[in-house]
This record gives sequence, structure tokens and C-alpha cells, in this order.
Amino acid sequence: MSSERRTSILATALQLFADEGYHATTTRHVAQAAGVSEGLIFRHFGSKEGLLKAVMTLGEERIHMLYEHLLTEEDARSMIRQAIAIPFEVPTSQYPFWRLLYKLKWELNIGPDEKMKPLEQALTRAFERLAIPYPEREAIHLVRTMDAIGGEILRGVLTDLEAEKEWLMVRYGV
Amino acid sequence: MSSERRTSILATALQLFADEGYHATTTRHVAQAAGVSEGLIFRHFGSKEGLLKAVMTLGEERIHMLYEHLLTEEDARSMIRQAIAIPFEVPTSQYPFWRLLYKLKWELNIGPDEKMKPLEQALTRAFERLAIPYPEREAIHLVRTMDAIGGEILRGVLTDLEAEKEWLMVRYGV
Amino acid sequence: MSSERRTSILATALQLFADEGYHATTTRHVAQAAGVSEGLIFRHFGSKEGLLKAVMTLGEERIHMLYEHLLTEEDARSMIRQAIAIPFEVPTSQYPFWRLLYKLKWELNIGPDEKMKPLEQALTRAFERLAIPYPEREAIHLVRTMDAIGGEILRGVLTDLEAEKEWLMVRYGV
Amino acid sequence: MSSERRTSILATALQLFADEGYHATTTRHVAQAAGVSEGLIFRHFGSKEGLLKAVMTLGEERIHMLYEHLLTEEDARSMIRQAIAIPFEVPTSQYPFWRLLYKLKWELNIGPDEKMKPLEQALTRAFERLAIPYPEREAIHLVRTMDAIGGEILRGVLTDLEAEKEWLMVRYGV
DNA sequence: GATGAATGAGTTTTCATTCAT
DNA sequence: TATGAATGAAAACTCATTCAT
Repeated sequence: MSSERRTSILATALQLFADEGYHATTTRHVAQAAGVSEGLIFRHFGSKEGLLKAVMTLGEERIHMLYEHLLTEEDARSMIRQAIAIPFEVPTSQYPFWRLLYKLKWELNIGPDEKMKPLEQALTRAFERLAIPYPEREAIHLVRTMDAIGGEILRGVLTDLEAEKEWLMVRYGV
Repeated sequence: MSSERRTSILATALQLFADEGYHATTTRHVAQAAGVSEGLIFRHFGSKEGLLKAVMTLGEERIHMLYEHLLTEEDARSMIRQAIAIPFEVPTSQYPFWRLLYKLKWELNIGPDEKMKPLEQALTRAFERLAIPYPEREAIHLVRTMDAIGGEILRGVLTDLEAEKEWLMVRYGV
Repeated sequence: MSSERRTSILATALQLFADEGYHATTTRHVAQAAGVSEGLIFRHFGSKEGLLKAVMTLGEERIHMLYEHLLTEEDARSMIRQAIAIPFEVPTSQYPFWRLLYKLKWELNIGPDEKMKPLEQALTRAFERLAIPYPEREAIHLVRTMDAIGGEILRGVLTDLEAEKEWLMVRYGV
Repeated sequence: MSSERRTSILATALQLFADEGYHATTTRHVAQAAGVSEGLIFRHFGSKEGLLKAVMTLGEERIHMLYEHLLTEEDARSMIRQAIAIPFEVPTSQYPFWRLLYKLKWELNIGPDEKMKPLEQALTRAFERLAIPYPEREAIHLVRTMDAIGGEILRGVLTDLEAEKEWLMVRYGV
């Protein structure tokens, strides 16, 4: 279905969109970096925006993959623990993709905020089980914190990752 | 010094950069919206980037103005209370500017992160006075939360502002 | 490699640069005269300056071609004779190119002065063989004279070419 | 008549036109360098071309001044001697003006070639008196040589001025 | 599928010139 | 005279997109 070249374009575009931003990346640059002709991009994706959409679709599954392992966690404390750990455990190789997502959230007002809903719900139940007041708010807040920390890591402004993670664990009592 | 037209260009650019993003806004668009010739932009600001820088300089004082009132607050609880309130009390008229700042943080990797340092330090002292463990981490975390909430408000994904604010107050015990 | 269009742009640019000067020639004008889109110029040559450089490279071989036939001349008198004849025998069709070269010498302080070195050396040897004192100075002076006469011909201020040539031959005793 | 500012503009324009070329020099640059407003240039000279013409008029007298002293020279040898010396004795401070003239000769096909006629005629008479065959051609050639050497000096490709001058004197037997 | 030459509308930028003060 | 803000037309250059091969 998706030929080798198509995949190569996709991966390259992800990288470049993430590094330079969508607008600042030219199709020419993508073509050169992927080692294909410029025309091929349009044959495969129709337009630059089509390429962007393909890139995002490609990546959307990754969002869910980030946290799907903890949805089935029985123990509330353990679930919160794992949730906190998420942003700290993203492999460096995936940084470009996540940087792209953060960028687009502001550059194009595209945002996968709903993609986090299942996680939010799972955490709500966890906080409920721990008899924390306003468990839903608490869940939203934790997701927000994870999101904010993820951004800091990607922008390189959060350095002492391990210490920060530990402190959060302690603070949440998990 | 800064003529009427110059000011007009600046205000218009702020608005458009915030709405459409820096790259997506053309100097032509700015000129038309400001009702001046395109050349005038370059006479006053040298380049499109110069215009951006002027916009940011214009706005940097606003960052400090956001929280300067609480730097002298004696009562620790009151200070935290006021800090939490900040993102909720930004006047709607200033939304374009703040949206611009969030956009640029990702679009150009420009960020005024250090501009928050004085607030961070003041909050650290407040948490110290309340005998909260790891007061510095706590301060950083509160600033992070304010930043994240600000972003949500600007993107329109946080709706029930009052309730959220109240919950945070309660959660911080202030 | 160098497509038909590319060649067409090059030839047109040579013509226009020579006629109007480099600065006074617009890329738009070149494109229209060559019957191509303006963008193509930049696709092929990168910039207006790149086009200029390509034009000059294209032409540099012509400089050497001008006199290469006499470098192997055995007879000193004959060599000088042929050297003197050079500016008078440039075909009218090549005038645009040479006019460009003279223009650029002053417009951009670009000059192919070293390109004449082999000729200078050959003439030095010729004057040596004729036991002329200061043969090197004499050679430099002859090249200078050829250069000056070339300029006069191109600017149309030297009219009676044949008579001038004859006089020079006589004066140099060749 | 010509106010202080007017003179200042003129001198600055001469300098800049000579250094950068007419096309490459902006009126803005002239105004800034002369320390006057851009508008004043147009008040005084009407247009950029008017400024150029004023600059050239200002300078035309200099051409004549270059050689007027030798027009009355009685001794033929001495006259030729002085003629040869001319390009070597131009004060460095006047280089910008002469560079401008050489530039314009090619950039705008403007040329003061007729301005040299009186010198040409005087030299013709000198060569006649020395019984040199074809004295007119000889005079034209000497003027040509002076012109070419002047160009070399201005472009900085002729370095050993004194030696070159001496050689020419010897060669002309003066 | 794949190329890459070619386009044209658009972009930032420049600059001689005008004009209210 | 003198200023300098303002203009507008045109400059160099960019880039997503098309299309013949």
C-alpha cells in the first residue's frame, strides 16, 4: 500500500515539520532530504497540507500508545505513578514527532486534546478510588501537568528529569 | 518618536501575528490592515523580523506587569492566591498578545521563560514561609501550572474558568 | 544537463547585461526576453549574481580563444603582428560579450586581467627575441594598447579600424 | 548660489558614485553620508539623474585642468614628457572622481572623449615638430596610452608607477 | 510510479520621489 | 530652505503545484 518512497517522505516530513515548523518547511526541502523528486510528494499526498495530515494520522496512534498500557492497571497508585512517568520516558527518537504536535497545537490550532480523554477518564477513576475530592479536576490537572512537562522537556528547558519525576511522585503520594 | 503610524503598524502586527502566526502573516496584510503602505513597515522596522522583535519588545513589559503587584505581597497565602488568579484575570483584549507569545515559543523557539524568574523566586519564598517541602520545586510547578492554564484559556479548551480557579485555590489551601 | 531553456536564459542575459549593464538589467526583463518564467532563472542560477557568474564562466573561454592561436607562433614578428590584429578581428556578433566584460571591469571591479598573462608572456619572449630593451614592459604595453583599442572599438569611438591597424603594424615594425 | 549643503551633497555623491557605481548608490545613502535629509537632494537637484549631471559638470573642469598647463608649452619634448606624466601625478584625493568617470564611460555610455581634443591637437603639433610620421595618430595613441594607464592606476593593477613612467619617457625618447 | 523542468502568483524588500510641516 | 514620514511601483526571490516525459 504505502511504498517505500512514501514512507520515506512521511518520515522526512515529520522530522522537518517538527524542526522548522510547517510553514517554514518547503516541499523542496522535504523532497531533497527524502531523496525523491518534488513531484512525488504531490502524487502521493496531493498537497502540502495532505502531507501534513498524513503525518499527523501516522502519528495519532502514537499518542494512544503512550498510555494504553496503564488503562488496564488495577492499582490506582500504580496507575498515577505510571502516568507521571510518561513524559519522562518518551524515547529521544520520538522527540521530533512530539515537537511537531506541540508546534501545530499553536501554529494551526490543531490539537489532539480529545485524544487524551481515555487517559483522563482512567485517572479520574483512580483518584476516585483513592477518595480524592474532585477526582475529575484532579485527573485533568495531572494530564495538564504531564503535557506541560512534556513541552518543557522538548524545548530543553527542563534538565534534571529524574529529580523532577521523583518530586512529583512524592507530591502525589505514589 | 514613535509616530502614530508606527504604533498603528505595531498594534496591527501584534493582532495578525497572534491570529495567523508569524509565518502565515504577510507584510502586505499588515500594511493593508494598518492602512499604510507596505514600504512604511520596512522604513520603520527594517524587516519583517524587525517588526516581530519590536512587537515582542513592546510586549515584554506586559509579562512583568502581569505579576509585579504580588512581588511585594507580605502574606504567603495571599501571594499564592494572587499567583493562581493571574491567568484567569488576563483581560480578553490582551489575548492576541498572549496567543502570539505562546505561538512563538514553538514557532521560533523564542521564549521568555526567564522573564518569569522573579515570580518563581517570590513564590519560592512564600512556600518556604509555609514550610512546604522543596519550596523551589513547588514554585516552579505552580508557575508551570499557570502557564499551562493560560495556554488552555487562550486556545479556548478551558471553559469553566471560575470553577477551575476555585478548585486550585482549595487544592493549594489558600 | 544544460537544457535548452537554460542556454536561452544565458544568451539573453549576456546580451542584456552587455547592453544595459548588470544593475540596470532586471531579472524580469531577462525572463521576458528569453521567453521563460522569472522563477526559472532562480531555479537554474540561484540568484541574479549566480546568473552573472554563469555568464562570465561561459565567456571566459572566449578570452583565451582570442589569442591561443598565436601562443605557438614561432616567428616573433608574426606573433606581434597577430597580437595587434586581435582587437580588430573580433566578430561583431561577439561585441555584446566583450562590452559586458569591459562594463563589469568597472561596475563590479571584476576583471579578467590575469587571463591575459599567457599572452603577455608569449609577447615578452617575442620582444626578447627581437632584442627589444625591457621586453616585459613592452609586452605589457602592447597588451594594454590592445585592451584600450578594444574598448574604443566597442564604444564606437574608433572608426577607421583598418588605418589604425596598419599604422600600429608600421609603428611596431612588423 | 550653491549653499554649503548643496556642496556637501555634491562631494558625497561624487565619492559614493565613484565607489559603488551610480546604480548601486541610493539617494538615501547619499543623504545619510552627507548628513542631510533625503528630500533636500531632490530640492536641489530635482532627481537622482540631475544629481549625477551636477556631479559631472562639477568635475568637467577638472579634466581640462589636468592638462591645460602644457597647452602653452613651447618645447615639443617637454610637452610630451609632461603629457606622459599626467596620469602618474593625479593626487590620490582625486581618485574617486576619476574612478567615477571611468565607471560612467561604461555604465551609462557617457564619455568625455571630446574633452581631450585640445590635448590631442597640442600633441599632434608636438609630434609634427619632431618630424614623427603620422603625428596625429601618434598623438591619439599617446592620449590612449595615458587613458589606459590612468585606468590601471585607478583599479590598482599598476603598482610600480615610477618605473613605468620612466620606461615610457625612455621609449618616447623624451 | 517517478522525474524534474517549468510555472505564476505571491513574498519580502528596495528606492526614487513627493509632500505636509 | 530643510525635514523625514510616507508612498507606490518595481525589484529580487520563493514556493506549492503542474505536467510532459
